[in-house]
Amino acid sequence: MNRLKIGDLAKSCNVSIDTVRYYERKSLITPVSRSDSGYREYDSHSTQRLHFIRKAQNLGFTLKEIGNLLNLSEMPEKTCDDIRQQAQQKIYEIEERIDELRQLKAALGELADYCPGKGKSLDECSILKYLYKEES
Amino acid sequence: MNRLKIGDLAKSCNVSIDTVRYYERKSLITPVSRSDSGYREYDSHSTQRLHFIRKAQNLGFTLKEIGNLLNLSEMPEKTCDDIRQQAQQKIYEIEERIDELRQLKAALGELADYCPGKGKSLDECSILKYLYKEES
DNA sequence: ATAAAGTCTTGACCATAGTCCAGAGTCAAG
DNA sequence: CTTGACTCTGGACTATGGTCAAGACTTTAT
Repeated sequence: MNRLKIGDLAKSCNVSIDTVRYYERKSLITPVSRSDSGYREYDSHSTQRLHFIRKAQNLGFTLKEIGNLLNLSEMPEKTCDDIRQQAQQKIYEIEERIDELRQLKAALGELADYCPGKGKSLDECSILKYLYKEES
Repeated sequence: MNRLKIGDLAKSCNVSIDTVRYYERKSLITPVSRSDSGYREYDSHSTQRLHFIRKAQNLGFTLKEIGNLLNLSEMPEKTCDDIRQQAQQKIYEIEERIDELRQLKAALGELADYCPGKGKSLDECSILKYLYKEES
């Protein structure tokens, strides 16, 4: 049975107690019961769930998405494809973001290349010129 | 003299009036004066400044960084290098972020590749297994 | 003259992912 | 039995970049 109190659970996953309660507010994790005095009680399932949340976060999922994954993972009629689809969607989003960033980097790089540097006055700074310009 | 009211300024740069006032709270743009009735008054300088803010945002700078850039751009003793240095710093940050995202993508991709898919039950989902696992 | 449109200030609200605090109650050890 | 550690609730606060609303006032157009 091995009931854990919130502090034990938190420590086992290296998160703060506040974070566990925050996840509870977000419906990601619920105590299995409450003690007579109202203390939250958890079990090893909770530990797994909390690990799940942390690892999914590390993979770039938001808490909302993690909630979906957790729900999915508990619906017996769902299959691997449903989970994999979420992963693939996330991969797609990451790719899009990378593309955006690459474009930013290219634009910035071009500006920086044109900038004379070498103690030249700001009047000649191509970056400032670009930023102050109205067009484009 | 051509005084602009806040609505004119906002429209000229395609932002909302609220946004202009928000930038003012953030000390990014200040009306050149106030009318007798307290209306904010702007001029073409303000328009340039607002354009600056928008373009810099598009290049990935935060409002705080934009404030720095604007300040820099008004200090006569500064040179191109000071501005260029900011751009290069931002490029560096973007590169770091891209690297992070690439790692995420790789990790997710690997998980998704191992996932059997094809209607397999969730018990066999390598993604879920990974997420629920305690180690690593 | 009156209505519509614009502007003013103040302050609340959105998402995201937490953190921190006060004041009260509870539990375990010496 | 007391002290220290733990937990409870509720709400405030962080950063970022805004958005929206209420109620009052001003300006513009008809």
